[in-house]
Amino acid sequence: MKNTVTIKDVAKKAGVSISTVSRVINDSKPVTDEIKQKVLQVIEETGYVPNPLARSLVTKRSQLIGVVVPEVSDSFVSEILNGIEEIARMYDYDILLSNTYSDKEQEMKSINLLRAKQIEGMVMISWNLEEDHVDFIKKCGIPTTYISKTAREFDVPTVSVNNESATYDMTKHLIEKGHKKIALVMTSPADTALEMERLSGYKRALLESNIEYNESLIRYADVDYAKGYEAATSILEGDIIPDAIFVTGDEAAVGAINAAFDKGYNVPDDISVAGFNDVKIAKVYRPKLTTVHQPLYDMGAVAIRMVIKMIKGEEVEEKKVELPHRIEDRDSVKNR
Amino acid sequence: MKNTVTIKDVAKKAGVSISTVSRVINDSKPVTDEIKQKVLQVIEETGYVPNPLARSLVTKRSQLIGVVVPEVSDSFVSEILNGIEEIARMYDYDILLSNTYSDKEQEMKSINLLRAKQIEGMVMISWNLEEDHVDFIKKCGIPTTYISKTAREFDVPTVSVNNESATYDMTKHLIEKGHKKIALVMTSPADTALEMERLSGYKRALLESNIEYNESLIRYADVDYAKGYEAATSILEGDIIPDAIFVTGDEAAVGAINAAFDKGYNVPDDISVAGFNDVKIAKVYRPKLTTVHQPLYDMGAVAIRMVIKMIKGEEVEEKKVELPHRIEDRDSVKNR
DNA sequence: GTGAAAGCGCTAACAC
DNA sequence: GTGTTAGCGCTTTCAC
Repeated sequence: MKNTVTIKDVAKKAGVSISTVSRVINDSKPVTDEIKQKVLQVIEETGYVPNPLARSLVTKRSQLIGVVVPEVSDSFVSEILNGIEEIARMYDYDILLSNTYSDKEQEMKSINLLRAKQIEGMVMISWNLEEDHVDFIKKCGIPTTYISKTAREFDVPTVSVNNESATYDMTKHLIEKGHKKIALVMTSPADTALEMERLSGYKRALLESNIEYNESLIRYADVDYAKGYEAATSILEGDIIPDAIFVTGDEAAVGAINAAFDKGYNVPDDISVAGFNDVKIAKVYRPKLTTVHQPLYDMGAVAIRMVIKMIKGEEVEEKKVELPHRIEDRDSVKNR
Repeated sequence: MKNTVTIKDVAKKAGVSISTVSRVINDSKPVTDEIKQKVLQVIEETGYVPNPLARSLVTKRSQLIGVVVPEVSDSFVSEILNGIEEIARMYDYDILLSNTYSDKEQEMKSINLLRAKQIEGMVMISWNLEEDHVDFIKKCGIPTTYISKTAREFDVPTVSVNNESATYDMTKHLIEKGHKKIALVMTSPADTALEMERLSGYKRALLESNIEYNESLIRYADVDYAKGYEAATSILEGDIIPDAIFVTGDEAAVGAINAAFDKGYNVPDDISVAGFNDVKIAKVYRPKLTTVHQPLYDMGAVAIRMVIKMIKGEEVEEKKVELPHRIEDRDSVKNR
């Protein structure tokens, strides 16, 4: 460590006590203006920067927030991360990042590691949050906001869009565009609250338009490209060929588009495909993906704000924050 | 902070001095096995975790490494980040992340902020590294490895692929596939060492096959999709319509593919398009992108290893590390 | 309004 | 092999 100039050096050089210097840099107690200026000047001259380690040790505040993610290179994650990082920095917090590769044991390890590092709060992004995680985090007493497909099941602060109505909206959109046989590919396991919400939105839209619900048009896959490809292939090998496939994830939706192509169907001419999330690839892929836009950056921003609020001991009135979504109508869905 | 159990508590409960506890947890000096077991047991019981803040304060080692990036949500960056994160964790280092959005002032700020946080080392990822950055970082005395398109110009540790030969290889590959009019879209400014290297590789391949170099087939763009689209459009509006466009970035290459489509050319039937980097979209886009594969994860891993080496005071023998690249032959380039 | 002194949790001489 | 002690750089009573 290069930065060898300490509060002592400043005090000595300014001819005051270290307490006075401390008061100046923290603005914690009144200091005579003259002395204040002198100290400030010495700080300027020496390039003194307070050592946050020492400060944290006594104040018990590390100014560190842990962020646990499945994988930074997932664009859903990294776009949220942008929001987290920027707002955290605004509030003088730094981010300690931990990849888990969606491995539960690694998630537990990450939490523990971050806790050891004295983080004051945490944002937990996980595809499959389980009760164990939540219990453990609660026991640790770390103020945490969750962004997880399954977090809504637990009594913890979360931020998300309203999945029921988002799915409803897109299904409705598809119906309005003249689709009648709409396949639904979910990107998480069947038994989670999230998928129940989404399924419910889907069914509600169908019901409203008197379209019969057909279970053979439903698949449970995963978020990635390959799983979307698989699921769509399986649907296209079934008895009923849909006129639209709604995949609740963009990368998986791109997989579905490719699966359709490979089965000899043109998207959107033969079959429409819709996605969910509106990550970067949705805007770039051809055909450009019609999808449910989620405000990813804002979700990160809101999540970190909630954490900071909790750290400060303020009560967060609304624990389940729902941000607005919208249908982003692009080229992968066609009027029929 | 919940974790109220300190080394003192452990010492008292185990009936030993705090130094003994310290010795046990750090394995720094021999301790009688019996006592050691006792201490370990108490640690287990109490769930004691050493406070790294306090430790860092005395050892002067923060176990923190700063990573400055243009933007986490860029897939080139985030794939490198995966490597950095995983290896850092292996060596018990944590990552302090800072987004700069490629803004020079913000880059300086980030460096300063990280320095204040007592980082021991740094990985600097920047599209346009300038002398100012390098000088400043050197002056701070923070061991740093650079991953930057322009870092090779400076006398600092860098990790990259051999851009001259990578560009040569791809150009050669294109020629072997029967292409004669190969446009080149660069993804950084003309005056950087990187682009000179790439251009040289391109020219070398051309020369070897007695193909005349034609400046009107060269463009300088930027890494993003839109800039690739623009550059390709401009080429296709020129006098000479190429049979291949080689774009030194995948996202920009995808932009070029779309530009070709929009101009009525089919890729790869009418025009081939090749990329550079092999990020996720290259594997997923249709046509799948023929591109130069860079070992992104490994680049991150090597970079962080170099930093850790420097922190430990070991001399890094090779300052300019070059990792192997390869041509990933997919579907956007066709035999002619 | 200012300084002296205690102490945050820990490591590392230094004695024994 | 073990305990005592002096700090690391800072904030925060507590006197003055």
